[in-house]
Parts: sequence; C-alpha cells; structure tokens
Amino acid sequence: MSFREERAAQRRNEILQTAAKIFREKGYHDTSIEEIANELKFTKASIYYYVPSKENLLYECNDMAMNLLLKKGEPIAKLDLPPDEKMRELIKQHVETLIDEISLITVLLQQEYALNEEHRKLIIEKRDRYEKIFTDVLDEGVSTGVFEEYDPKMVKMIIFGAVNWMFHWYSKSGRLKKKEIGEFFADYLVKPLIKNNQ
Amino acid sequence: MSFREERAAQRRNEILQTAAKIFREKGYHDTSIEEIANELKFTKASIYYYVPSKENLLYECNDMAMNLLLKKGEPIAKLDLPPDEKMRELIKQHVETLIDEISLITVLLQQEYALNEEHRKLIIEKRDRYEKIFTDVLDEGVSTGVFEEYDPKMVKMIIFGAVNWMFHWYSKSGRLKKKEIGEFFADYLVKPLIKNNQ
Amino acid sequence: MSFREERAAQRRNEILQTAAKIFREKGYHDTSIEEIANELKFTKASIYYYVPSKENLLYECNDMAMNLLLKKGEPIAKLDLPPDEKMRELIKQHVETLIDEISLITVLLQQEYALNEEHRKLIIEKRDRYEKIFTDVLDEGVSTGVFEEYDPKMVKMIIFGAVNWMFHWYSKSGRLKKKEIGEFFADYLVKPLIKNNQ
Amino acid sequence: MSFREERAAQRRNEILQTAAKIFREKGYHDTSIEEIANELKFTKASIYYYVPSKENLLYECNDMAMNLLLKKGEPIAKLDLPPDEKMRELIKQHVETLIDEISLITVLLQQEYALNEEHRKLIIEKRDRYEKIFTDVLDEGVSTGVFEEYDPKMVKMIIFGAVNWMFHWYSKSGRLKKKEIGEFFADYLVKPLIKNNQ
DNA sequence: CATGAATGAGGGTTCATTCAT
DNA sequence: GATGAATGAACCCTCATTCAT
Repeated sequence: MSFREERAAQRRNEILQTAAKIFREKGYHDTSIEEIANELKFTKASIYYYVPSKENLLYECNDMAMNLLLKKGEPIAKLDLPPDEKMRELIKQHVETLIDEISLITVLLQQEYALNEEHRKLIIEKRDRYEKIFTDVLDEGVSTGVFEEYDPKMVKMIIFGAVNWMFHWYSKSGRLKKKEIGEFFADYLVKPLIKNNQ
Repeated sequence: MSFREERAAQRRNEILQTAAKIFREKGYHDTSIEEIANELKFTKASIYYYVPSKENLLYECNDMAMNLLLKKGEPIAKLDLPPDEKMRELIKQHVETLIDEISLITVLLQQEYALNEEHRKLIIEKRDRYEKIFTDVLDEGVSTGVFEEYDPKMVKMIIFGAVNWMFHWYSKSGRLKKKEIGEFFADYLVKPLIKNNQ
Repeated sequence: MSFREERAAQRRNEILQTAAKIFREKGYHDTSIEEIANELKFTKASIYYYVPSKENLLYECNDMAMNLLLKKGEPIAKLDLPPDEKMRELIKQHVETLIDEISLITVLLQQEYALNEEHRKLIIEKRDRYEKIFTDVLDEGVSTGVFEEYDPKMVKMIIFGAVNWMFHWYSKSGRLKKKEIGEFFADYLVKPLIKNNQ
Repeated sequence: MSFREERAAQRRNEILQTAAKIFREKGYHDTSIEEIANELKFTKASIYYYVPSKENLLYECNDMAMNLLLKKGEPIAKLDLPPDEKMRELIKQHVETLIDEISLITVLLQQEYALNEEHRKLIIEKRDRYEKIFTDVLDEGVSTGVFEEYDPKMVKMIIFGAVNWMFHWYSKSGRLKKKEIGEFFADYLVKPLIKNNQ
C-alpha cells in the first residue's frame, strides 16, 4: 500500500470509529453526516471522499463488528477442548469483544434494520457463520452426551440474547470488570447445559 | 362511554396497532405517517385527528406495551409461591405476553431511544417498576437460601436479555408453541439459580 | 326579523366580536377558527353555520369598524361649525370610537392586507368616504383662510397616523381617560393648522 | 473578509432584502419561503443554507431596520442643538430612513407580532433605546422652557404615529420628494411644541 | 484533496373547509 | 342547528448527496 493509500485507509477508519460512536449514542437516523464530520473537524463534503454513502458507513460498521467477532471466535472453535469448556471460552470471548468494541457491536445489534437489502444479506451470512460456531459446539455436546438434550437453536438464542443484551446496560464505569462479567455469563449460561450425571 | 367515544377509542387503537406493526417492520424513522395512514385507508391528515404527533404515537406504543407487562406481572408478584416457582411464572408470563403482543413489545425494546426526554422518563419509570418485580424475587430467593448467591442485577440482565431477544427471532410460523417456549426459558434460566443442596 | 333570525344575528355578532378580540391579540393568521370556536364554547364546524369563511369574518370585522366610524363621523360633518372646531370634534370622536371599539378598529388598521381583492376594495371605498370627511374640512379651512395652506392630503395622513397609532399603545389601564386623550390629540394636531393672524 | 465570505454575506443580504420586499407586499404569513427563493432564482432548500428559519429571516429584517434607525438617530442625539432644532432633525432623518428602507421598516412596523418571544424582546429593547432619543429631547425642551409642558410620552406617540404611518401611503412615484416630506413632518409636528412666548 | 454552495426528495404538521348524521 | 370526522393543500424544514472550484 502506498503512503497515499495508507493515509486514506487510516482516515476511513477514523470515520468509521466516529460514526459507530455516534450511531451508538443517537441511533443511525438521528445522526447526520454533518455531525460525524464535525466531530472529526471535517466538512460534510469531505466525508464523501472516503465513504460513498451514509448507508455504506453503517454497513462497514456492521461488517467490521462481524469480522471482529469471527476473528476472535473462529480460533476458539478450532481448539481441542471439551464442549463445555469450549462454550465457556466462546461466551467469555464474545463478552470481551463486545465490551472492547461496544460502539461497533451496538451498531451491529441495534441498527441492522437500517441496512439495505444487499448489505443486510451479507451481514446475515457472516452472522450465520458466527452463530454456527456456537451451534456446532452445542451439537457436539449433545451428541457426546456432555450436554442435556436441549434444542441447540433455542439454547443459542438464549445465550446470544443474554450476552448481546449487554449493550443496553454495560457501562465502562460499572463495578464489574470485563473478565468477571465474562466468567459470570459463562457460568450461568453453561451450567444448565451440563448433564447431571451422578 | 358513548357510541361515538367508543368508535373513536377503537380507531385510535387501530392506529396504534398498525403503527406498532410497521414500526416493528421498518423502524420508527423509516416509517412515515403517510404509510400508517395508507395501511388504514386513511389520509395522512386524518391520523392527526386521533394522534397529536408521530412521537406521541411511539410513546403510546411504548406505554401500552409496559402497561401490558405490568398488568400481567404484578398479579404474579403477589402470589404466595416459593421464589423459584414465582420466577418461573414470571418468565413464562413475560414470554407469552411478548409473543401475544410482539409488535408493541418489539417497539418498546427497539425504538425506545427515539422517544423524547419526557416520554422516555415515563417509560423508564414503568420499566423500573417491572424489573423490580424480578429483582425482588431474586432477592427473596437469595435471602431465603433457595437461590445461589448470584448478583441479582446480573441475573436480571441475563434473564431479560435472553427473553427479550426473542423479538429478533420469534416467528408465528415457528415450530414451538408459546407455552413450550415459555417453559423452555423458565427451565433454562431458573435452573442455574437453584442451590445444589444435596 | 323572526325569533330565529334574531337569534342567528346575535350569534353572528358574538362570533365577530370574539374574532376581533382574538385577531387583535394574535393577528389574523395566528388565530385559528378553532380558537374562536373554543372561546365561544362552540365547535369549529358550528362557526360555519353562521360565517361562510375565515376571510369573511375578517371582512365583517373591517366592515363593522368602518361603519362605526362613518356613523360617528358623518353627523359631525353636517354640523354647522367653523373648520377648526369641526376638525377638533372629528379627531375627538375618532379617538373615542377607536378606544370604545379597540378590537374591531385594530383589526381594521392592522389586518387589512389579509382581505381578498374584492373585500379590500369595498373597505377602501368606505375608508375613502371617511377620509373625505376630514379632507373636506381641511379644504374648507384653507379656502376660508382659517387654516394655513398646508397640503390637505399630507395633513390628513399626519392626523390619521398620529391617531390610529393608538392601537399600538392604548391600554384600558392607562392613566389618561379617553376624553383627555381626545382633547390632547385635538389640541396638538389642530394647533399647527390655525393661521397665525395677528 | 475573504472573497468567499463576502459573497456569502452579499447573498444573505440579498435574501433579507427580497424577503423584506415580499413580506411588505403580502405580509409575513402569506409569504412562503419558496416565493422568496423563486424571486431570487434559488431553490427553497438553498435559502436554508443562509438562513436558519423563516422566523429568523423576519427577525433579521426587524433587526436591520432598528440598526439603521439607531445608526442615523444616535449621532443626531449627540449634536449640540437646541431641542426644537434637534427634534426637527430627528424627524427628518426618521422620515428619510423610512423612505430609503421602506421595505425593511414596513416589516418592522407591521410584522413585529410574528416574532418569537425572545426575538421580540431584543427588538423592543432597541426600539426603546431609539424612542428614548426622542423623549430625551422632549424632556430637555420642557425643562429648558423651550417646549410647552406636554406629556412627553403622548407627544412621542403622536410623532411616531404620524411619521410611521407613512408606510401605508408612501409611494416612490408620489409628488413629493423625501426631503420635502421630512420638512413637512418636522414643521407640522414640532410647531405645537414651541412655547408661544410673546 | 477539500469544501462552499446548491438541491431534490421527502416528511411532519397545521388548518380552513366540508359533510353525513 | 350542531358536530364528529375527514381531507386537500400548503408550508417549513432536514438532509444525504453532488459538483465546480
């Protein structure tokens, strides 16, 4: 990448981060391009040198968020761990990624409906890939007899719901640290899965 | 109520229901008053005979949703049941209300940020009242030694997250009936709370 | 006039008076038919039984105001008085009428531009008739050598300007009584006319 | 000021002048932003690049008008002239300013009631400052025995009424030139003030 | 690269007016 | 006579987007 290109990529990233931050605070529709520009000491028109449209900005936020989750989740999927341990790791990593990138992931979770058809499809594809990591582990747990025979889809929904809901209440200034929160979720949500074999 | 008034109240309700339905499908900002009017074979201006503003329409949806939840939840709170049983009932009722009024409650869960300051405050008050029903049961369960000593706030967040997430995936045509879903949630989410006293 | 008609005429008059009052306070455009109706404990639609349109309401106010002025001014015109005395009487009467019917006359003076073409023409005709009473006296005063040879049109404008401006500042609670105000205007405005014949 | 800024300031001024012209002809409420835009070969939306709102446009017209009057009047206040001469100058200047900026000042005199609370307050402050110039001279005239002992407030009202009324009848095509009109008003309105000391 | 300027498209809201009951 | 209900026609304003400089 040339210096020029690198510079542009960097600018682009700044814009995405700022957009995500403001989208999270005020919602996609209540954020104007001008606001994003002002925050960056740019002009409205300048944004359009780096970004083709507002919707594309939203898409890129969604995409970055999904990429992050996949980048963190996929290595865990490949680890050689028993299903319960693996699920705990997945949950902990998800919680931590969500906290680390609260803006991007909030946008992903909250503003998806504002994407256009085509972009939504792309995001949903990645989301399905990500969710499959979880259902695979659940399937394995059930088939190896480690987990209760719960419907994996329902369990997946419960886990994602519980964890994703964090964007509603998580605050940097809260009492609990991110590792603690991750542990808590992992404990609480994996516990009912474990078969009570005495 | 006179015949006239009844008719007007009914019309008003129709508008709210239709608004909720479209708000759910497309989001508050992407729904125009005209769309709501068209759906009802009204004119845009006619809507304003029944509703003072678009934001007010959103508020009324939110308020109806909260009132429904409270109306269903508060009687359960007063029942004479052990904490675990009561929590199971609360979860089941919440799931069922959510399913029965999926549009209204989706709006409540997803579009809250579009309310104005004053209205948001009113909704949050009711929401706090509703959430307190759950934390009270958790507190009681912990203090009576029925529940593990989990942080009630965290548990509450997990439960609400898991259950509320339903609006993302629930579909009338799904395989599971609402009673089954309620049971599933109640089982899965209460199980980790129960103290393992052997 | 039958009882029915009398009743209707009375209602009509009430509406005009109320309209004038509110038009004066808030201006023609910032007054809605509904406001006038509310003030009278009527419904918006009921107004239309007595009045064909909002603009007509304005016209009737203007017309009533002009009729009042003419009814008061024309008799004075016919009195057998020297020009200076007659002018003093005209001014005093104008001031007093303005004060007695401050609402109607304020509407006349301030909202004329909102009349439609046809109505404006009718009002201007009456206004010209009224103003002619004043210029006739001025002409007579000049031709009989009682008044300085000022341009009667200019003098008329000064007199009307000074007197009509009252609607900007007159208040029932003011210090001066209407007779005193009338005298003051008559003194001040006629004085420069009187030829300084020593 | 840069070239760009100058251009923008000029455009802004053009808009204000055009607005004033149309407001004068049709009244504030009967003028749409679109009309102003069309007159300038702009688009409705373009107006909003220079002006934040229609009401603000009205306020700026009012403010410009008051500033003009103050700019012309205040230097006269500071001249070392006897009260009668000073009052004559004030009246002449007022007449000439009114004629030079008939649109702006007509808006000031006629559309004040359409300002919002805050803006009205600001305009009234300036108006009071301007009117004080006149009452100060009247006070001085009375206290130095040059003027008859008329109530200065009443005299001020008469003078402003007479002079401001001009916007109702003044026309560029009229017979009299602005200097002549100014002289006329000054003569007529100051004359009654002068004490008849023989 | 950057931006001042301009605009099309659209949305919320108001209100005088109508009309069936 | 009175009115609840409905509506057409405007109008203000916002904003993503474009483009000449």
